[in-house]
Amino acid sequence: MTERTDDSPGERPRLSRERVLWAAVAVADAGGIDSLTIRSLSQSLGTKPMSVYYYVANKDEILDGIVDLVFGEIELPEPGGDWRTEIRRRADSARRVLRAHPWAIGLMESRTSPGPATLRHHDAVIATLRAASFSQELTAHAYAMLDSYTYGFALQEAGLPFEGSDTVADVAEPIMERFSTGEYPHLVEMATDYYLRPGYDFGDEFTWGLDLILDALATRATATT
Amino acid sequence: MTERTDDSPGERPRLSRERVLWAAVAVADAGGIDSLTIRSLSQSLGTKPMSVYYYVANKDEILDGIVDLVFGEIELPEPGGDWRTEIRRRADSARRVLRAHPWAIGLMESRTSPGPATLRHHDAVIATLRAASFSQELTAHAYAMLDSYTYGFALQEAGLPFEGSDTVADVAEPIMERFSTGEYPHLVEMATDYYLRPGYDFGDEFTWGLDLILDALATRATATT
DNA sequence: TAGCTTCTCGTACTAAGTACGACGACCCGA
DNA sequence: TCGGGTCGTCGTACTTAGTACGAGAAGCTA
Repeated sequence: MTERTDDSPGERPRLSRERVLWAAVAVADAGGIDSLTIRSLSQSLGTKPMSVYYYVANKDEILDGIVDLVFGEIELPEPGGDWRTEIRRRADSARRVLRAHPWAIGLMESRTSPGPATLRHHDAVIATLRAASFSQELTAHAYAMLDSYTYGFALQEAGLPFEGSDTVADVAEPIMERFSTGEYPHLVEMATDYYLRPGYDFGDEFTWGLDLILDALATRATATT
Repeated sequence: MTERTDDSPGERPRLSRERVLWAAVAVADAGGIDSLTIRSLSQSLGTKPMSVYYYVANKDEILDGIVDLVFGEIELPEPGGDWRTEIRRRADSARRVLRAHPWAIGLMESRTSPGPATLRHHDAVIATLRAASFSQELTAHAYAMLDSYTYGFALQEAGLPFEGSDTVADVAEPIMERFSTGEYPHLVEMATDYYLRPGYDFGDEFTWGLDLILDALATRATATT
């Protein structure tokens, strides 16, 4: 029986906190965090605005929730494995995930209460370093550093004015022209000579920096052990 | 003559784009970025909402503007000086500035068009590295890295759930109790043994990591020269 | 089947961004 | 001095967004 006068395509399997939050992620991915409104969210779910309030207390809770979902997508390192391999894997994964959900980076700043996925994540990284016999002190240093680098890199990538498919050159050329006024000479030089070269990919910088950090940490680690 | 029926204290010197933007910074500093509304802004200026629209096209322009003002507060390195000294000075300055205006970090992600202060800043850093005879390639690596680290660190600091005066311990204790459930054992261990020690200051981690990066860059630089 | 719980949503209020155009203040040349 | 601009300020009002409140449908249990 179950008469359903449903105008949205397909069925409407019943709401749940999970479904609400994942839908919110999808909306933010598609149109940016500003496009995520209670109304747009409910529409993407095929329901009405007030329905989502049965599952979340308010919009802030949604924001906290989706940040934690994103963190949950990052691969955890496995304590006990080779620490460089594990740490690099999780750093690469973090960057990939944050590039897929760039809005999450900006949210991290304002949301100060970490969710379970976030905590689990921290725990795994610490465990991996400690298992590799990093001292507590070195673990703290290393962790702060790796996270700073990773998030900061993602932040910069998110700030770049172009999307995946475009190359740097396509977008930068017209911008460069605007200030060929002679201000910023070094910036312009670097841009034309280096960043705008055919094969340049800013993303590659990530690996370079990560290697540098890992090398340096390895040195410190063996020095202490 | 100039009859003024002014109800706000003091005078009202006349608006200007500058005054509007600095007032916006002040409002955001005081109450967070969410508290910055056209209405709160105009009130802090002693005027009415629509008055600010004579100086800015819309709110987004305000956001772009204040991010650039914040960037303008960061000390520029001086090309020609000792590169380590200069780069460290600007990194320290950047962190200080971003700690004073934590809302700016989250905004960086969404605002993709850099303002003049931001561009001037980039130019100065590149100039400093190049003057120290870093190759273009190494300059690109170093810059991406230093910025990632600096912004990422600021991002993490901003995410910490306490303000300047409190110590980590004050705020962390009650949180820790919530999950003494045995999940996150390594995290809890690190927290109690290390982060919650009396003198611990997360900010000190910045120096440690920065030194590590600078050392490593110095090695790479001399290897190439 | 009565009554209770679970879930959905209609209505409506508040806050915020901002379009439009009125209006006073000042400014200039005649 | 006066008449017509231009500049700066703001009143009004419309739109979009978050969400309080409570009605009522849907399903569950005894």
